[in-house]
Amino acid sequence: MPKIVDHEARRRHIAEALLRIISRDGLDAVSLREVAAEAEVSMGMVQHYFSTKDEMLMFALAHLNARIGERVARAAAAGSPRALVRAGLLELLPLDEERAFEARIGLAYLARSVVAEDLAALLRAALPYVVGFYAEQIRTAQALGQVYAGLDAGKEATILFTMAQGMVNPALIGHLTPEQVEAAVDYQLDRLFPSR
Amino acid sequence: MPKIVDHEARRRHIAEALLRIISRDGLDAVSLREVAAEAEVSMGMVQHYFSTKDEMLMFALAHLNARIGERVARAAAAGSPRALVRAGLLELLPLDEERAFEARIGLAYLARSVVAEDLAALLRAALPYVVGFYAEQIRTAQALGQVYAGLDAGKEATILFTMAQGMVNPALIGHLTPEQVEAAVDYQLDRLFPSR
DNA sequence: CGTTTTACAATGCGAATGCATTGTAATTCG
DNA sequence: CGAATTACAATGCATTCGCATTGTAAAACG
Repeated sequence: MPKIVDHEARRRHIAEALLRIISRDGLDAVSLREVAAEAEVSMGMVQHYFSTKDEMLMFALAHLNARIGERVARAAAAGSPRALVRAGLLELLPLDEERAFEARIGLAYLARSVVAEDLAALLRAALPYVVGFYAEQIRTAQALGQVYAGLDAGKEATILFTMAQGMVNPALIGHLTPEQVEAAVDYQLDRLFPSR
Repeated sequence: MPKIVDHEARRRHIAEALLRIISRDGLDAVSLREVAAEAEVSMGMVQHYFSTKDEMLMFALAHLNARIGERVARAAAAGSPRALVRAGLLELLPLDEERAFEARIGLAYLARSVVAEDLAALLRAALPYVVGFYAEQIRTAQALGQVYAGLDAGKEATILFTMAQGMVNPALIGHLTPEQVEAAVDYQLDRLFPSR
């Protein structure tokens, strides 16, 4: 067998270049040649590690999700249910350059999921877990008396999540400042967790 | 001068074909040839009425906005501030085939606005009016004693709007049913307008 | 040492793209 | 009636695309 190469590392290297292109210029700007140039490798190498463009896009999405997942897990280390929910929501919002980088990519895939059934299936599978996490925290808070027991944890979770998702574009195009985004999140959270 | 032709009618005819393509197959599927085929006209005719593809995309967006605007205006005919806000929100959500058709297109343009500055500028200009409409209704309701005066109308409006926007994709891919979408909207509205 | 296998690099290719160009029929105006 | 203008239709063209093919160097293995 030939040269010693870390296969997965190469794939990640290429995937990161791909993500940079999506974040900077959108999904439309992705071509094998562009990816090769951005990754500073040959086009043949890109083809060597990904048999089709679609596979590459899927791998890059999984790679991104892993990255975000790690960050969320780290942010979710600290504290109360409210802090956990807040941290989880803010990780999805473009409040700094790192999160904006990811939010742009996420929105691109999100839009494509409307016409790409494989992406839609992925989302449908993942969403229950994401929203479920928020719902669970709210139920915990209800058990602790931090949230009024009469509230519908599932609906509250859905509202929080969709609100955050809906703020992504307005924040990215500059209609909402990071401060306004954070203030709106906290405003809704204050209502849910009246103790503060 | 030659043949009598309703210039604007032709442009609308082509734009509607364009919107159908976007809604069915996404923005990527739009090509001059596809549009011509969908509109059942020659490609030369498409070029005759739109000097560039970009101009066509912009015109189609304006056409769509006009359509939605009309529907919103019609829906906003009836009633209380709460009914107005509710109607305005529901018009943006894919609760039936007509609105789903439009929501798919809206999401496609929304995603592109992240990397297309002209679209972003359009959105930045339009958003204050849309969100402002909700805020205004909430302030009216506050004056009427239907909404607690201590609430921040601007933030409430932002939350309602972003929540609705954030539900578009989950609804389109089937994660949220139309019933769940409507229930979540009413749930948040119930909190805002406690009288019911 | 030679064979096999992996890791690329380079090039080729048909299809599709946006746009430009050219041609033509029809209608109005002087 | 002739000239000009408009409304198309048809085709050409350079570019870009994803992917296939081919070639080559290097390393492990018998």
